[in-house]
Amino acid sequence: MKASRSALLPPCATCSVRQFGFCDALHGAGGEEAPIEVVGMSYEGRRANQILYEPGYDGPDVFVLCHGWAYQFRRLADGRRQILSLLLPGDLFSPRSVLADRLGFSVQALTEVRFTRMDRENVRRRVQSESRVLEALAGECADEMRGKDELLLNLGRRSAEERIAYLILRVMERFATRNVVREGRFPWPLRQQHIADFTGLTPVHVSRVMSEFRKAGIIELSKSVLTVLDEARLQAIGQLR
Amino acid sequence: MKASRSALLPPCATCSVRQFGFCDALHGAGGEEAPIEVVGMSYEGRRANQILYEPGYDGPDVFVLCHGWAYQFRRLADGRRQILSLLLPGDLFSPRSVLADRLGFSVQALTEVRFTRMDRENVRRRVQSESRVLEALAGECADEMRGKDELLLNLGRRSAEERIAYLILRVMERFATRNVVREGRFPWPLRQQHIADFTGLTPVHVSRVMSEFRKAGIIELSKSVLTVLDEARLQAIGQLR
DNA sequence: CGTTGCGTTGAGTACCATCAACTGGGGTGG
DNA sequence: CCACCCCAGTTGATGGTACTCAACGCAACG
Repeated sequence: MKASRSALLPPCATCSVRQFGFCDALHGAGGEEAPIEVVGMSYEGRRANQILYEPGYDGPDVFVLCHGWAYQFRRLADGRRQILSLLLPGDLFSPRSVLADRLGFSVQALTEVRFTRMDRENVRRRVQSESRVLEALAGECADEMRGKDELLLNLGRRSAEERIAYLILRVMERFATRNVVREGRFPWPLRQQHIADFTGLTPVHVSRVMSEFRKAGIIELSKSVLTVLDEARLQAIGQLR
Repeated sequence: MKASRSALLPPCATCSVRQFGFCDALHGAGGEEAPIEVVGMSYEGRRANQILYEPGYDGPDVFVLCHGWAYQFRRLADGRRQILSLLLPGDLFSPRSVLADRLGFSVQALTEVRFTRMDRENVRRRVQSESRVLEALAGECADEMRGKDELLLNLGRRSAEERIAYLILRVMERFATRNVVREGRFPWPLRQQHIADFTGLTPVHVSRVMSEFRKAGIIELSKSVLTVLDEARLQAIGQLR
């Protein structure tokens, strides 16, 4: 059960998310053969709830999540916590990590995870030398920013029900692009504490709203699998009101 | 009083913010003389409250605010509005505009403003050819992201008083880096509606909190000039509690 | 079989929203 | 010059959403 901490090479050759986002650009570039092998990577695993990155970290590397879920978060001195973004396989911890030495937030594993380290300087060189890699990084940046803009709107101007509906829809959407969502069913590893930290609510209130949704026949949740029974209704709640 | 709409060349030569951020990189680059003149710029003005950019816009240009204040915002279908970021002279409407064709938000003038358009393709070429420009753009991206992360924490996990104190401190800080803040006094063009849209509150509640601050001798506000009388207290409120 | 973590439920409360009336300054027109 | 309006802000009354505190159920696990 204990995840490996030894420095292995990542199994990019057989990776199921390699065709997405930034990884795709790094691998697919025309010039050299297997260009990503050059950059001194390592591959590690961590168990659920472990901290993967802290603001104090100033190592020379950037990270890509390969397997599992994680999230960016910030904490106030008194412990209140806000999740800034969910990370799924194929995501950089942040595209910012390529550009800047330090991130301003922490990253924590939601499930058991595996991730790859790459040398930042190597990646930066490729960003400058290959326009395709620059494009990909730019796209990642734009996506992260757009996601945070939406989350700002969510937190600032929406009710509890709207926020939670939004989160459910967002997660479902991200799964739909990478995995397959069958009949509204998809994995749901989020505890109510996570939902609370994402939506700016308390776990108790999250419980009440989720119960409402369940009683209204909108969702069903069992063993970390969520079923959206009435997507139209959820969208009506999540996009406006 | 009516701002000019004709296409003039920007007065970068005499601009007071030219030495900051992205403008600095564009101008100061080693190679060519006056490199920024190449890129087919124009210079325009708008009056307060005018919309400067809408999500539907898909022109071939990027914008830099040269004078005055503006803000990024998003709106829900029912009119609720969230300000995402304040823009001060020298800021790109968003660094994202260099990377992506469209922004996901609107930009509105807070005061009377003047701004410069530049051709996106030209700017992108310079980003790829001059590492200094790439660095500058990366820095702008990182700053915008960090600002939004903080705002997320603010909206999700802080009380009304904390949010407003945070806003005041942020504005003061940004002024301190560009202008001079004398004895805690600096320009304050924000209406309470703007403060509300920034903090996710209602104007009525903003009024109450600001009144509290005033009665407690923390701030003073007169004729669009804010005086922070007790910065220590404001920081104690704005950073934790 | 006790423990631990997570979720649920109830009761009471605080914070902030809503609605509404009112104030005061600045601009405009008569 | 004054009457008027409009906008921004203030203040009071009331109510609802979401928080806090607390008890309890339940499943997983050692």
